Amino acid sequence: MIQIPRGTQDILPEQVELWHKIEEHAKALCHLFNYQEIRTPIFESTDLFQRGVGDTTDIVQKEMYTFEDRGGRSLTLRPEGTASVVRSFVENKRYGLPDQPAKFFYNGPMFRYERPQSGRMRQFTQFGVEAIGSKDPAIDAEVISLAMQFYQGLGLKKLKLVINSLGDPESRKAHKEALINHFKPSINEFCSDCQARLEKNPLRILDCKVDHDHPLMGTAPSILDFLNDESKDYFAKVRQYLDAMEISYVVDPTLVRGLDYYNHTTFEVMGEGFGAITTLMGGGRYNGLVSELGGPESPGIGFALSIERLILALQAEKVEIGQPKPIDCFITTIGERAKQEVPVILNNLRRSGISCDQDYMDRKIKAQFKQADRLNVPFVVVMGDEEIEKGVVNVKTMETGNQQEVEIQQLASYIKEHIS
RNA sequence: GCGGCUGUGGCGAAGUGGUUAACGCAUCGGAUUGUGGUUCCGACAUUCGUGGGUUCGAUUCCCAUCAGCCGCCCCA
Repeated sequence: MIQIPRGTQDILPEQVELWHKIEEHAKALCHLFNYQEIRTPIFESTDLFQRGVGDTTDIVQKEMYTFEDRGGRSLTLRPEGTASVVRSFVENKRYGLPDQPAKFFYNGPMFRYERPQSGRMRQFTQFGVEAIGSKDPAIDAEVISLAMQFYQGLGLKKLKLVINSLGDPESRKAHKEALINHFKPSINEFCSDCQARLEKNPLRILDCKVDHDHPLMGTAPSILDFLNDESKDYFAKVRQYLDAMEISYVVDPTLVRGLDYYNHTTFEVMGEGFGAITTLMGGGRYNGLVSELGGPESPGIGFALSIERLILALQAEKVEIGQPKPIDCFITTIGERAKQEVPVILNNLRRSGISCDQDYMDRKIKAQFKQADRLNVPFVVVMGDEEIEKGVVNVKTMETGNQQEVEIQQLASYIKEHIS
């Protein structure tokens, strides 16, 4: 048997309605906020992610699906969406349009070569939003509020919004150096993970589970003390907007996002109740990315969230949406004569817009009814020799058990009339 | 990339180095010559993730491999 590739999944018919609901919800919400859909390729030049996401990130160093095509080009299945959207923004010169900031959303598969576990797949689906061209703190708040409204609109309640500011690149760099200086003299007292983190991502040391109680943890320099006045002011304004919108959040100065391009506002939404992976959404501001990718100096902000993790969160909170739609009518038959009539009847019903089906498994009448019951069909049509003689069918309303003789020509209108 | 656990019919699940692999659910058929429930009866795995090895013999022991789950790293 050929198996599905590791870390991928089939979305089977029972689940697909839920996906549709989520996608429709996202689309409607983006319209409310005036974000427009953009679709970019599933694969891009490998360079795009190396430069956009950052050479030092785990994503680029060990998680990319990179391959060479027959023309010798190095291509990579996209591991995230922002780099592609920014590339498209630059390549299509959208910065020249009068319509600024450019507000995009996207929804589609992403690929990372990782060890799968629940909530972490090699192919997963991200819904994301990008607002490019404005450095107004109000748009930071808008993006965050969009994310929160997305989750809340689907019925999730146990959400925790965490925000932080990394400041501008200079603040971030100064803080990083301060952290290294803080930990370096005693780094051999820390776990091996932390020792590896020291140069690469010292902020990570702060939320290490192993060395949680080390005395240096409490005294470590906070990023918030390294923000210059402009960065401080910017962050304060973002928080003011959030407060005014009554969006509750926690400021966590240790919140780090894994991608190199972030600066100023970063944020994350956590869920609970489904294991080790609780990050539902991550996002932040990326003011240097557009120019890094060859565009004009142009600020941006966005988030991405995983539909798979959203579904886990919905399940953990027992939110029920997206039940499969039953068909309107099922036709059962007794005997060969009736059976031969059915295809034409089905066809006529379908032409009238009535969804319907019949038994194709040679089941006995009793089993045909069980099948209809399983399908949750409101109406079952019964046809046997008796009905054929009279040119009628019997229509049973399943909820009440009532049965009514109806002329074959009237069947479609009868069902339409009684469908509620 | 690292560590732990698991892999038996559509699903859940027992089991043992030896001629027929429990059971439950679901499914199909019958009791009920044309109707969804209940009850009763019957049918339903040349096969125990895959490939090797040990053995007279392996689903059971060993090795490899694949996959899933849990945790770490990291992330959505």
